[in-house]
Amino acid sequence: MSKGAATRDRIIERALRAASVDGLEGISLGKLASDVGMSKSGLFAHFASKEALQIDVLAAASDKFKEIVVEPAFQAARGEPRVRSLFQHWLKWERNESLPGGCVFMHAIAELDDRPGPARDALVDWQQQWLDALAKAVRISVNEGHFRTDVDAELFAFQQYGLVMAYYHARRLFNDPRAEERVQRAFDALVVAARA
Amino acid sequence: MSKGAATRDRIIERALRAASVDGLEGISLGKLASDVGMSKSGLFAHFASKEALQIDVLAAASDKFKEIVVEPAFQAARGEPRVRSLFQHWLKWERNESLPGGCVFMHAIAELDDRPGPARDALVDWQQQWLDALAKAVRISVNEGHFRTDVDAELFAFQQYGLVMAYYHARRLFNDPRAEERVQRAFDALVVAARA
DNA sequence: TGCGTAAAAGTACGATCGGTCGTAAACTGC
DNA sequence: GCAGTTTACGACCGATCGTACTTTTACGCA
Repeated sequence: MSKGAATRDRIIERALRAASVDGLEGISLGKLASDVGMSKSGLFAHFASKEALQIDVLAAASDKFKEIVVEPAFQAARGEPRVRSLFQHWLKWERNESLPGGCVFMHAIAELDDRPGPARDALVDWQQQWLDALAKAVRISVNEGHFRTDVDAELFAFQQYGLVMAYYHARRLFNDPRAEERVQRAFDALVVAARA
Repeated sequence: MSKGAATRDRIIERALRAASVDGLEGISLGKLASDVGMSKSGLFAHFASKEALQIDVLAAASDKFKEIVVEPAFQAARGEPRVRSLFQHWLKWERNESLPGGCVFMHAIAELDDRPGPARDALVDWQQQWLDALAKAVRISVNEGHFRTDVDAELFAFQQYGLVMAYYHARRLFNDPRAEERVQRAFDALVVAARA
């Protein structure tokens, strides 16, 4: 890897941490530059615009999500074990040490849902891919005979999405020590209700 | 109402709309002043600081939530009807015409969950009150004999919270036309599972 | 009608914002 | 080791940020 690419990666890594705390808009080029220990202009030379940097940060978050959540979870056996594994790995995501402010997608969704543009488009695309992967794992569970044939895979993914968000909020906003137990019980109820 | 108080209300109303789209940090005093048709300094004279304005905006949002969601929903009969009514009114909240960018609390939670201070404290307080109200309605349903005695009221509120958030996201981010149907089916499953 | 107060405007501040430019230093391939 | 390119820097741009202080305008009441 060239020196420039390495610096760029360092910048984006830092920017991802910042975005996890303060959101994509909360990234300031000046602050970011001093964080990584370089001049603002030197930093800015790596990006066409702040918006381009934000999109790169989202892409880096998406890569990290695949690495930390999707790929390990897919090691689990097809069917219900994989559905459960996807959920468990997803819960761990916002606790990742490189995301001190929690799930960066939560911030990004709140910021971008009303702001059309390439950043929003990319975000919607990645989130949709994830929802599709969740639904597909449910459909496999049906095909494997683990889940009933009348289980609505998209509805299951929708419910799962809600539980994870409620969990994130319970942890980060309320510091609720029972959040973990609650989300586990709620998800278990979902799985049990889907079983053949 | 004095002229000053009326102006203040106009400002906060506008600021609430802005916060619904761009978040509390996204409110700019200059932009807000030109929106309400007055000078920045004239506007600023009504508030001790921007943070104070943000807290006033959150308080106004809380008042509006009580007016639009809580009070109408509590007209429903005790027990399951009220639980259902709370949910239905909650769904309508982010569609309210005074919140063009959706639920202002969603934005505020993402922004404030890592930023200690009076604004965060007030937000946590209001959200906790709401969760408590939801749980209390469930407990009443148990006492009325509508729900089983082993129903966990806090867990029910947790699940309900998740469904509403999934619904908001499905609508605002994905523009999913099936969001309404899905959230209704998911909530119905929750209620049916809780029935005596 | 006039006076005192409340409300709004005016002006200015230091800081920071995203972004540009010319140039120097550092790296890379020959 | 030199040439050419990549990388980073410092200075600077106009705009806007939140906030302070002073002055003018508008209102309410006697």
